[in-house]
Formats: sequence, structure tokens, C-alpha cells
Amino acid sequence: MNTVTIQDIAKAANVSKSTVSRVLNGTATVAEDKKKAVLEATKRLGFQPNIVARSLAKGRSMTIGVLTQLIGSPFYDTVAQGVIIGLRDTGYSPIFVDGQWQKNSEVEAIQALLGRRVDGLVLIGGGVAENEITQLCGSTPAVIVARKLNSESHRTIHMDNVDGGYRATRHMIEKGHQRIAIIKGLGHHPDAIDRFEGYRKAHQEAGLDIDPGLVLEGDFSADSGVAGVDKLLAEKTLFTAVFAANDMTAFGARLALYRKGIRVPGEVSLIGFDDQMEATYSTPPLTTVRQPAREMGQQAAHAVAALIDGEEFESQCVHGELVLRESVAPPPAD
Amino acid sequence: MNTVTIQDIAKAANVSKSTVSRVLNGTATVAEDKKKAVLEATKRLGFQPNIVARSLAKGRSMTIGVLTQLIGSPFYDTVAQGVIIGLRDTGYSPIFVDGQWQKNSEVEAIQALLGRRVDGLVLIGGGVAENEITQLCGSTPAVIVARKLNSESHRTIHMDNVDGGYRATRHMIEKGHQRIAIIKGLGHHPDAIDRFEGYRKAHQEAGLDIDPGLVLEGDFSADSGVAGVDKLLAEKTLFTAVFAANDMTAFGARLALYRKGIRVPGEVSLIGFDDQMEATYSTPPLTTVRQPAREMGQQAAHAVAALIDGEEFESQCVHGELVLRESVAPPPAD
DNA sequence: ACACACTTTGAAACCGGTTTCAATCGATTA
DNA sequence: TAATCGATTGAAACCGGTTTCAAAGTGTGT
Repeated sequence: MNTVTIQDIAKAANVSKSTVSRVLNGTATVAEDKKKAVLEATKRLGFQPNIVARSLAKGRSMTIGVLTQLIGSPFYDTVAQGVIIGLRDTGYSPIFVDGQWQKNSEVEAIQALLGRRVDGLVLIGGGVAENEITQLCGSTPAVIVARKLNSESHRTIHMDNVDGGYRATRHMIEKGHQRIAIIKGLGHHPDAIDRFEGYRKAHQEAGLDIDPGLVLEGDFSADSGVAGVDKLLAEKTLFTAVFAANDMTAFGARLALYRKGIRVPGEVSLIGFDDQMEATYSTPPLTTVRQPAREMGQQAAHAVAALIDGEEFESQCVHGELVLRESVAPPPAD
Repeated sequence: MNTVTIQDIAKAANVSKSTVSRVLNGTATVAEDKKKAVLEATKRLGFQPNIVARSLAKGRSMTIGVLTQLIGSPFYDTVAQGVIIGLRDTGYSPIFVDGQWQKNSEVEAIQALLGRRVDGLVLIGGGVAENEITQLCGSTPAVIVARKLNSESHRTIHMDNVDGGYRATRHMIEKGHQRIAIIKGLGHHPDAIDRFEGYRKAHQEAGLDIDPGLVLEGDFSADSGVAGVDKLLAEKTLFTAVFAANDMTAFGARLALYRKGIRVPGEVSLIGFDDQMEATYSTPPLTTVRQPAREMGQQAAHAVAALIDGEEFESQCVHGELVLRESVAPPPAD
């Protein structure tokens, strides 16, 4: 192992540990010749400072703890990627713990992170109670991404899902649709609830009643998209459009429609949510509400870094952007 | 901050630091009453051991460095996820560094990881020279995933891409296709080269010549799939099937075909590579060669853990499995 | 030439744990 | 009763850096 320490450098350069440290960190002025000697020895011996030791001494680990939700959701994964990217030039490295860590889950995961003395925390989604977060984190700066909190007690970066659902639905209504089915996301998931609320709001605003038969349960999976459409068809519910809780669900719905030979958007229009990469290339390309997942992750990364440096950071509420592609058209003349 | 140290516990329980450490780690037998006192104090004061300090003292950081390639490839991302999952119950936490880290890239990234005194390394893909890896890692156990190495000097978990390309191509040949276009991956990428080699091999075995006009350059992106098919069509090259270097490229090809009103698999068959989640739900569901990305990541995680514990681990060469769905059919009778 | 301020430097303390080492103790054995 | 042994325990060294502090060296003003 490359186990050359600062002590070895000191000996080689004929100075003290302290001086080596000062040269390497630029903490104080050091005579030119000694500085040169230290630098030379550092290079020659291939010295690599032990970050663990440095962390202990400085009380800062240059590490950001990231709590992820590996539910296989492309959205959350992309947020996590954004965090990695956003941390690139900050000097901090992300350390990941999965929310579904063993049975103990999130709280334990956060504790594990804290035990590692991370300098900051990025919590992606998740469901720990807010006050519990407060209590756990103590004075460690934390940013919560992709999750709406009720109180203002934490900084968050999240999307306005009500608005997103509203825009998606209104778009279809404007195209002339009156019977828009919705395949909802996971029942208790706040995002799912909000998107549905947006759907409701758009109907209300347009003076349209919602036929309960058009409201299907789902769980953000493609399978639930298939199931939703199949149910609609089996029950012979009339519908000219489908609002899927996310793109995966939309893909599932698309497939179910394809199997029955129902044309999209000719006979049924389809809209998704997320704008994951594949949406651009589905057939037809999927109209959807874009969630800037990567950007949110990046922003969160910058935010913790800023917080650690004592700067302030305001919670952000991003608005989804409707990405018009080809899966929505006016309903068939009939 | 929750800055209660082992010293505080010692004082509270009226014993020495050493004893507290012994109780907490079970390193030695401790009198029942003292043990109880320590445990009680630990709980009461809410003690959380400082892992940084422990790491320094023990010389082990309980951290695994993971080098990722955030090129937005679903495949690599899934491997990374697999690593997180595989590390769940091992006590190790993964710390991530992106290969495209600053301009300096991979070598610097690995050094950063090593500076953090990671106990092991998982390198996902990447292109650092093999001997450089050897030299860098020294005695730190390392596993390379999703990359073929020429020498046996490192443990790797990778897929036989020649075989994968061969199987895909042979499948189409067996279905009766004679003019199979291929949209290749990134020119210099070993996986791309190997898959093409498999394509070649299958043709050779079947006594089929390869029309150079059927071989298109690509870069693993969906766009290159679109471009490939467009080129084929523009040049009026005859073809009844397309082998795309990966699923994303296949999706792009699918879209280009869709735009021209060419039916899949009625008029043209299509096969991909990877079996990413969306392949199941594309229209039609995509026949593809499955790369067990998540499993490979998990295996790699287990492998480093094993190596650290002194166990041995043999390099693994996984074989891709042909996943038959609906995008391949016999060529049209014509 | 002398006092005073400022710069450079090394010794030592410290961060919070683990581990070695030697001392103490009760119990067993001769 | 003395000697030996094993089990407990605390003091101190250690991991590899950073930082404080005081001493030594330099230069300036009078």
C-alpha cells in the first residue's frame, strides 16, 4: 500500500510535520526553499494525504450523504445522478445509502450517514417524518429533493405536482377531450395525490364532472398502465384520452392500447409525466410533463455545498413544463 | 451537533475509554455491571460512534469506492444501482466518483477514492489502462464490472459481447433474414466492437456475406438509431432486419421506421441489446439480448466484500440471454 | 545599539476512536 | 501459606493529519 505519510515527507524534506502541512494547505507562508523541498519530496515519494485523518483533525469529512430510493424509478435515479454531477467540482464526494436499507430503513440509513460525519445531507424523496428529520440532522445542513414538505422547516427542491397535473389535464381539455381517464400513482404517495388534484382542478375549472369510472388506481409502474387500460376496456368505459401518473405508466398504457389495435393519438390520446429519456422515442413520441430531475439533483448538490459554506439557500418550487410531442391530438370526430 | 464522544460515555459510566470501546465492539469480556452501565450511558446520551475516528484507528474505512460512468447510459446506471443494493447488508457504504470528473478524469477519480482510504474498489466500465489500474490500486482489492480486460491481472465481471451479438444475429438468420442491417455502438468502444464481431461471426457461420451498406456507424444513442435507419432508407438499401447496438438505439430505429410507416415486425424486424426496462413496453415489445446489469453490480459488490475478507474470487464472464418478444418475425414473403 | 513588531518554524496538543501493555484482583493449585 | 494463573481493567501509545503556542530569527524606527 502507498502508505507514505506526512511524517515521511517531513523527514525527507528535513522539516517538521507542521511545515509540510502548511505547504500542502497553503495555511501559512513558508520559506521558498523549504516549500520547494517539501513539494519535491511529495512528488518523489508519491504522497497522497490520508483524507480520513484529515477529516478527523478538521472535523469536516468533505463528504455529502445521499439518501436514495432505489425503487427502480427512473426519476429518482436521475435525481441521484444529478447530485453526483452537481458535486463534481465542489470537492465533496457523495456517499450513498439506500432508503430501503434492511428493514430498519430510512432513519437508520440517515443515522449511518451521520455516523460517518458527513458534512451535509441530500435526501431524495423518502417518507421520514419532518420533525424526525429535524431532530436527526441537528446542525448538519440538509436539502430534501423531490418531496413536498408541509412546514418551512427544511430547505427543499421539489416540483409543483398539482400544477403539473393541472397542465397536463388542461392541455387535453383544450384539445377537446371530455372523457379523460387517469391512471394514478401509488395511493399514499404525495406526488400521486397532487397530480390527481391537478387533474381534478382542471376539470373543475372547465366545468367538467369526473366520472369515477375514469379514475384508475396505479403504482407508477408500466404494469399498472397496462392494467388500467385493460380495465377501462373491459368495463367498456368510454374515454378519448389517458393521463398516466408517469411515463412508465404511460408506456404500459400505450402497449395495452397497441395490443387492442387502438391508435394513439388517432383514437385515444395519451399523456405522461416525467419526460424520461425514452419518452422522446416511443411511438408515437410521448407528450408529457417534464420534471427536471437531473437539474433538481444538481441544484440540491450546489445547495448543500452552499449551506455548508454558510451561505443561505431558499427552498425552490420548480414548475413542470409541458413537452408537446405527438401522443395528444383532438378526439376523433366520431 | 450530537458531539458526545466515547470519553463522555466513559465518564458517565465511571469506566475508562478502553472499557467502553471493548463493550461496544465486544472485543473482550467486561464485567456484567460495567457493561450494563456503559450500554445505559450510550443509550441515554445518544452516543453515535465517530466512524471517521474509528476508520483512522483501525485502518479500515468500511467504504467501497465506486467509479461510475455517467454517460446517461441506462445500462451503466443500472450496474451502479446493483452495487448499492449488493452492499446493503455488508456493512460497507459505497462512495461514488464519476469518471468524467473534471478534465483529469478517471485516474484522478481513482486517486481521490484511494485518498479516502476506501477498503475496496468497484470500477464500472471506463478506459484506464490495465497496468495503470494495477499500479494505482496497489493492494486495494478491486473489481472491474462491465468491461473486458485482456490480461488476467484483475478480477472482472463482464459480458461476452461477441456471443451476445452472435446470438442476436443468429436468431434473425434463423428466422429467415438475409439482409440484416447493424447500427453499431461507439466506434472505439470494446463492447461495440465485440457485438459487431458477433454479427460477423453469425453471418460467416451461415455462409452469408455482409453488404457493407448494411453496416452503419452509431454511438449507442437513440439518435444514432434514427440516423441509421434514415440513412438506410435514403440510400434505398434493401434490408429486412435491424440489429441495434443497444436498446436505446433500437428505440430510435423503431421511431424512424414508424415515421415512414414501416411496420415492425411485419416489414422489418428489430432486435436490441441490454434489455432495459422500457424494452418490455415498447410497441411492439422489443426482442433483445439481456445483460444482467443489476446482477452484475450486485455480484461485484459481493466480490469486493469477499476480497476484503481475504476470500478469493474468480473473474466471471456472463452470457447474455436472448429475450424473445415481438419485434422479430420472419421476413415478409415479398 | 536597543526596543519592538513581524515572520518563520518546530514541539506538542488535539481530533475520537482502537489496541497494546502492564497492573490488579480473585481463585486455584502445590 | 505461598505461588501461579487467568480474567478485568486503565494508562498510554497510536492512527495521520491540523492547529496552537512559544521560541527563534529578521527587520525597522529612534
